Amino acid sequence: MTATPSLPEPTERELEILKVLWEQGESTVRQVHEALRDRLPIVQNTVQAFLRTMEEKGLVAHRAEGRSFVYRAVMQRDSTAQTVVSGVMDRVFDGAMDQLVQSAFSVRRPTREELAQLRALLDDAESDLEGDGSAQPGGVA
Amino acid sequence: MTATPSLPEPTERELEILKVLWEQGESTVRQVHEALRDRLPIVQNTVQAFLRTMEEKGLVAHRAEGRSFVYRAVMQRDSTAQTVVSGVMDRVFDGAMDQLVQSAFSVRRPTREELAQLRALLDDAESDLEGDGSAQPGGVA
DNA sequence: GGATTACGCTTAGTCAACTAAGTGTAGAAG
DNA sequence: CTTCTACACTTAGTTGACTAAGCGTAATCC
Repeated sequence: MTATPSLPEPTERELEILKVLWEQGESTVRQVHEALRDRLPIVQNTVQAFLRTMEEKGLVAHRAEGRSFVYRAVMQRDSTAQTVVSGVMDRVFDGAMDQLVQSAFSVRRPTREELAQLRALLDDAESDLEGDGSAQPGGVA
Repeated sequence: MTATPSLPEPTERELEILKVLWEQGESTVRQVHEALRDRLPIVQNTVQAFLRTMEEKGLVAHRAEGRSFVYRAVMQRDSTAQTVVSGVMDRVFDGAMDQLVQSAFSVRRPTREELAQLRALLDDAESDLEGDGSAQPGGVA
């Protein structure tokens, strides 16, 4: 049950910072900034301020290493994605998942590879249903 | 391709108001407020202010009827949903649609009906692909 | 030891979202 | 004609997202 603590949805900038932490793993403020400034015009102090408020929100945590703080994401990419998608599904589609997927499809036609991926997902979900009551999220990569 | 004018993503409140207009069709400020106050604590003036700024953004339009303004949504539900989903797909998943769908699935296991809906969507998308140049060997089904 | 540097922290500013109180006007009611 | 009422419009306040300048401290360099 992992007791998902239902962290807040990250804002756009927070998400950019989380992406860096997911890609690079634990990082100092400097390291986050170096990765970020390639995509965004932002100074290191701003990154530092974000990390501090993100820690208040529970999105990241840090440990001290020498004089520097080493930050890490608290939630993994998957969980964060779920939080955001869940929010959109509720706010826009009143919980209707098929409508969300349909919208995704009208935004951009899926490629052949994506289609294959999606078929696999559906097969997975279907066998879960056939498996009856006991839901087992044993998704295989 | 209808030349989508790419309106801004509506905020949460704006979305609530759009939902009312989609459900009820053209509505006066009063009518929108009456529908909205069941779900939200909000006064009519606030609704009116929203509709005005939404008109500035191009999200709604109005015509005068007597002393009242009758508002209507400019974009239909589908188009608005696309705008929002497209934004999430870019910001969170860097455009990877299958990852978005995967997230949706982990939020809540799809029902049998949703699965059927989704299969139909996939079949549709697949026949679209066969229409274009790149041919493809035996179906996955 | 004084200067430099590398940190984290504090303060503060702008902008957008959201909310509501108050103002002005014109038709309806008496 | 005066009062009431319904409406749109103006103003303004709070909050959060985002940004950066500036301060204090401690290690490091000459």
